[in-house]
Amino acid sequence: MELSERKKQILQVIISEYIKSAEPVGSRTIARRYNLGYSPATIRNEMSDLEELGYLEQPHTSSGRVPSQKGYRFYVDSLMKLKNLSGKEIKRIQKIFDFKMKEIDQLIQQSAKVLSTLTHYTSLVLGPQLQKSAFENLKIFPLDNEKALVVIVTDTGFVENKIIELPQMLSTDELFKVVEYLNSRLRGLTIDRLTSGLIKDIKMELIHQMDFVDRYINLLEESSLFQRESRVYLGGTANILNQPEFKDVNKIKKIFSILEEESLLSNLLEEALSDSLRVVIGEEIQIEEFQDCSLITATYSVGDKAIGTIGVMGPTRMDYSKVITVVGYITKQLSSRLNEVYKKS
Amino acid sequence: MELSERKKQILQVIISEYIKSAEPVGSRTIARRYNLGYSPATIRNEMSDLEELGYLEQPHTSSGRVPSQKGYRFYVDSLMKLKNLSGKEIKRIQKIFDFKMKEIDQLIQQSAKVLSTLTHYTSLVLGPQLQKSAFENLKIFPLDNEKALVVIVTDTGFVENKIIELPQMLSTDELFKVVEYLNSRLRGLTIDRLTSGLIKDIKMELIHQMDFVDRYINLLEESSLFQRESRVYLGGTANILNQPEFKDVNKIKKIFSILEEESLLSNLLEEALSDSLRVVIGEEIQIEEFQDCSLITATYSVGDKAIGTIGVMGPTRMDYSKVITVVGYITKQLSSRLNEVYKKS
DNA sequence: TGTTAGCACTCACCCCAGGAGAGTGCTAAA
DNA sequence: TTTAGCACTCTCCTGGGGTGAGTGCTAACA
Repeated sequence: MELSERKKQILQVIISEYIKSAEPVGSRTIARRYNLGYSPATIRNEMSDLEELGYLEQPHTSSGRVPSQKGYRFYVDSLMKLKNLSGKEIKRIQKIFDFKMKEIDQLIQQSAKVLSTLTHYTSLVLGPQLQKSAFENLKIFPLDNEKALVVIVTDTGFVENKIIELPQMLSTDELFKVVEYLNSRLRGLTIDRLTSGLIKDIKMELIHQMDFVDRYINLLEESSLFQRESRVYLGGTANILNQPEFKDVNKIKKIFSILEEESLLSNLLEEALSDSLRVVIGEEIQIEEFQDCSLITATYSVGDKAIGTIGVMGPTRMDYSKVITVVGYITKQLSSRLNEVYKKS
Repeated sequence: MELSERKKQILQVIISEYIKSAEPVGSRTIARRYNLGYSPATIRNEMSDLEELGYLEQPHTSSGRVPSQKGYRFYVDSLMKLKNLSGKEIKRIQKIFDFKMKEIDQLIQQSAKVLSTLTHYTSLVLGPQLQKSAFENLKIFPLDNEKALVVIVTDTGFVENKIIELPQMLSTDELFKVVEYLNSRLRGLTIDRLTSGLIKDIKMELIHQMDFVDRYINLLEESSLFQRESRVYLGGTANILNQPEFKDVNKIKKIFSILEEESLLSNLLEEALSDSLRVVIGEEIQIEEFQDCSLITATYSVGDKAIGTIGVMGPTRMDYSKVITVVGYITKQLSSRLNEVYKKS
């Protein structure tokens, strides 16, 4: 059933008001504060209908109404108007990208920080995922007799490197043969397909084909070069404490204990890689402790591959339109910057 | 003035009790719970003396006593008995060091985690500081026409690396000449003496001595290889919320906002590098927001150089003896492990 | 028929008073 | 010097009354 224009209008006003005040909103407040031209009584009737339809909830009889999850969903999907960024905000974001020689990790960490200060919520940023990139080139540089530097270049232009222990008995010549072989064998594979099974296979092939290679070739397996767990950067975790819905220490405790579980967060953000913008409201997040929270995520990419996620977590009562604009703008900037630096094909 | 044995005994009991209960402790409680052989009235008199001497405080007349900062200090320096670790705890710590091929960053991150779960407080760990290490060797490996990998080896055996943009006009031969020169010039210097001034000097020398070098040699300056800000790893930040003294959201907010300032924390931990064990109580920490907190730190080292700090932050009412034992044990383990891997001189 | 005014009712919140409990300081006796 | 007794203090808890915001319902109005 389609909502009448007036119901939509009232619902929108209620949700905006609640987002601002965090207090249940009553009919009188709306009639007074917004000049809609209806009396409190009329609004009361409409609110009653909206509650029946599941868009609003009443904490207890004789208190104002609060948006339900369904209400927020409808608001986000149909009612909300996106805000524009102020010049100040735009400048603030641009500043991240001002310096030329920044490392990508720093870029991302700063994005997280700015994101949280602009929105006043907590930001979560997933660093670039190499998993979906394709292997392009592997090099080994011996440092001394015991150590060597392994460098991997992906088709998205990322360079990953790691120090490994070198088996003593390999000569430089032999080492380069191994590298050459590995290159020919791996090129073009996406990194998440480099399972330990595949690496074991390759190891066997190596041992058969080159008689100087023995069981010590654990080079790639042991060095967890490919499995570098993707870091999650947090910003503004303290902002949670400003939200009136989290003035209860127990609620805070729950949320913080989840925020400490990096693997859980990175899963959450990895899932979000599939949509360029995603808004997950309340119980739609599958984590029990986050029932009172919403998560807005957007992806940044190199070429047309989404390789990382930027997100903002706040109470379900969060300022969706503001956050969506900010998150969208930052990801766009970040993507275009990454495309400048990497992927010059 | 030296305290009488009985005063010491009573002070110790009061502090232990307060550490456990977080409630002001009264004379009756002590007489009942500990069989010291004195009546409440006697204890009351002694408590009154101890208050006069500044070791105890009274939140208000007619409530029990609470240790003052001076009281804690005396307790830590003279009264406290160190606890032994249980077998379970030792196992838990050993487990960090079980796997052979772990990266040092992972080792340290895990230490932070275990530290916080064993103590139930918040742990702060400062990653290895290259600043005090001496420069030993620099290498540059060209990756392609635009990028090269710079690798620096320190005398403590650490290897740091970074990707830089290469000035186009340099041939491989010329590049190696530059590297050779840099090596001869830098060897033996500790890294914190590589100021931007010195680097500028070297750049000038290079330009004069090798005519193919021009102003594009910003290699080392731009790549902030040496200034990599030292990461601070946190563990168990949510543990703060379990402490009854921090049930007030405003206090929590203050503490968390400080914990977000990585640079401030790393300063704090860098200072602590000078003592192998340090206990900073309450206002002795120079940060206003941490007045109700204490910080216990210990350093880990390679050779005899302290290169990093491990710390635990909790309320001033924290279980000092427990924390000191745990922190001490972990740093010892970490140091010996690092000495195995690095510094094979 | 939709809208509005009026009214009784509900519920959270604040404030206050009074009682219980834990602890103290002081005095006097052992 | 230690201890028992006692009056006193202060926090914390509890319950009651008042206030204010808000609702639902009914009846009147356009």
